[in-house]
Amino acid sequence: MEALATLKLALNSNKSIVFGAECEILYSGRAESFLPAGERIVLIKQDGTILIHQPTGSVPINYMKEATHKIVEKEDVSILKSNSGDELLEILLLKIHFVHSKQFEDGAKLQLQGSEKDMADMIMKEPKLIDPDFTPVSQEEQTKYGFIDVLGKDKKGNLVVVECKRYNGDLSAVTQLRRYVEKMKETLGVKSIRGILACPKITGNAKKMLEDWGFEYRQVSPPNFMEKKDKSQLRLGEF
Amino acid sequence: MEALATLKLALNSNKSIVFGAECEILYSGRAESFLPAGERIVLIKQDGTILIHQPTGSVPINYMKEATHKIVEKEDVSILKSNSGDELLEILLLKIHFVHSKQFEDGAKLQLQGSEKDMADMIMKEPKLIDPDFTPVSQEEQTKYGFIDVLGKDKKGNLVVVECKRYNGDLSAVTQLRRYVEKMKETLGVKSIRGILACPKITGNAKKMLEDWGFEYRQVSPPNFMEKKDKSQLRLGEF
DNA sequence: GGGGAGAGATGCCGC
DNA sequence: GCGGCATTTCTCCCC
Repeated sequence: MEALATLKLALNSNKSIVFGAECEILYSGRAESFLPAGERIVLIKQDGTILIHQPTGSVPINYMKEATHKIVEKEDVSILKSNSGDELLEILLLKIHFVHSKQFEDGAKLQLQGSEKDMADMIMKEPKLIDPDFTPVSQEEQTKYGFIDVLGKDKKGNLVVVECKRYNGDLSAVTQLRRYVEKMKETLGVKSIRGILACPKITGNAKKMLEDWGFEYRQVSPPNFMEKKDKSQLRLGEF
Repeated sequence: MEALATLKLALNSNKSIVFGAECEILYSGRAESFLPAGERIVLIKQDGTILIHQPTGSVPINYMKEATHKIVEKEDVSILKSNSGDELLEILLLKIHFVHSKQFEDGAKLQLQGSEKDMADMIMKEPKLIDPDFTPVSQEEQTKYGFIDVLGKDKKGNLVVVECKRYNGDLSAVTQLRRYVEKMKETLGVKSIRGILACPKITGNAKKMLEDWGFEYRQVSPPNFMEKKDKSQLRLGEF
């Protein structure tokens, strides 16, 4: 079987491998799974990471990080066995449609804008987004209080805890804010600390819980320097 | 350029495509990103989903779900432009190393065991895992109280709320449990409701917060029927 | 379609 | 290593 020989050879090299195959897949590790026969794309990277993709959907149906791989042949079928720690993955190869391997060179890192951290940066520079009388004091306060996005105070001298969310504010965001405020109250022995949730939108239940606890909502969106441009005009190289 | 022609042809078919290319990538949508030149593997699936993988790591560096794609040629370079809703992705193709396309057939669904739901099922069948005097009443209670994994009562007639986590119990798990218990107390007008967090292990801070709130921890692991077997003996077809 | 929560989550950063 | 938390989270389920 030509394809199988190619695959074996590639597994003993330092190349990335991609192949198409009809296969059955078994996984045992943090959980256990079985995937009946079907045609999939398998990607094995240079660090041993293996990803199996079905022909639709964005998430791999099976995967393993930094594993070791070997082909085991029994009777008339071949099995690709992958191991990593206590986890194992077995791909029963029913038919290999193609195999391609190559050593890839890529040291580039993604430059991303619009994260929650960027929101906090923006608020530090433009405190009026939170309140006209808000003065930020510190960012990423990672002491015993937890990881507070932005900590500040208002004109009355009250401490203000700001939690940022880049998308929807939900119940979990409110309990997170509540945890920070309670912990600070307890640790500092202060009774009145304001809590503010800053996000582009918020669910109804989250808003209610926020208000029940005396916290506040501010509509703030993550910075997105191209958002006002016509995206059809976007060109590579403008970054 | 042979490879580019092959790619164009494949984009007009209903095939999955995988190709290797040196490229620069720009994304604008929910956030914005730029990835400088490097060699990557690009996967375009039959539903239009596109994934770009660097040669290491398990997560795609750029991606888009169910997008439409076209090749735009300007001067001496070609750009693969992908669109989905308000999002866009541009891949500047500096060099295409290989292209492979094929229509894949796969209707199989993953059969998975050991989820949080399986933990709840197990507790329903074996309540003594929680407490000798625990009697489960209902599962997945998704009414006004929230989505409670297992609801039951003890011999004294107290309501007991059980929250399961398949891995580590953390602060967020405790606040989730707290939210359910508080909501039930408020809705039912009952003062004493027990809250139990069931998970294989728990962080120190989570344990402390749990105890501060009068809740309890039970060490329970998700069911894993093969876990006691010697995994090296594992064979496909045993599922 | 929104809301809520799990995931074999993964990845990052800090201690 | 653990802990805490964001993620272009993604996915599923239920209302």
